[in-house]
Amino acid sequence: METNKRLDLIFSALADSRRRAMLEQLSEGKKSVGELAELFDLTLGAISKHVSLLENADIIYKTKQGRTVYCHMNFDIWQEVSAYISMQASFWHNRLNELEAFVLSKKSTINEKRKSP
Amino acid sequence: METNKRLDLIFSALADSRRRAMLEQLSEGKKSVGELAELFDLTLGAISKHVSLLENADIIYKTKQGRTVYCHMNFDIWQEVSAYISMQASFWHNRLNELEAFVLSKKSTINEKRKSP
DNA sequence: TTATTAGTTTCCATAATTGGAAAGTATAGC
DNA sequence: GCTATACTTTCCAATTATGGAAACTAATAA
Repeated sequence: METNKRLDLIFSALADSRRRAMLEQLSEGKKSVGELAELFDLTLGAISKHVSLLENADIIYKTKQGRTVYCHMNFDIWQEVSAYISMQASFWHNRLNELEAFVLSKKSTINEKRKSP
Repeated sequence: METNKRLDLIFSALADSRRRAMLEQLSEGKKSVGELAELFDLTLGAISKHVSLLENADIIYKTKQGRTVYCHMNFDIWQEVSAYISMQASFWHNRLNELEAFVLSKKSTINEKRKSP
């Protein structure tokens, strides 16, 4: 698919705080459509549509186990979004230094998490 | 304003390829509303609405010189978006290494640009 | 002052999003 | 087979987004 169309889908999928909240849930591990419906006080039908939208934007993917459908984060997608942001970023002053610092600080946080539990 | 609401505005503003193209234009320097209207084959009214939407999301700001309204990129906004992406990113494997490499490679490209012209 | 130019805003029509209700599909269990 | 479960899809209503046309505001020019 064309990059612009893909970015349209990704950004409009991210433009809803409920969907972003779903992604935060999925970042911590797979969840079934039904589990998401319980967490977000919406009918199964409504959740199913949000999930399809996220799947369509390639932000998540589904697997099926029996009649249960699990939603998984597609971690690769952030690379695409990051690439767009970084591309935009390439035009400014020295903001990338700040982004770099942020990334490095995050990385050390993660490494600490990896050691401790 | 609340972060979630801000992110809603930012992402939905970015969810339109024409608006992203406008931002690419503005990344290279300020442009008047009229100049944007010529570039994007839309009426001045329509462009004015897109511009207001981007301004509302704090992605751009306007300055006035006589009756001409110039649109400027608000570079700070990318930091906010990057923060969100990086936050999400903090959950994955070692994707940050890739992002870091990307940022570093971009930085060297920019430095080269700065030296040469 | 009057006319022109640069934008903004309002009005209107059309299209896309969103959500519930209910019908439809597929799997599990009896 | 029949029934229950876990979704998905369709239908419909309500809301929101988008764009042109035209009215409106503000600044420049004659």
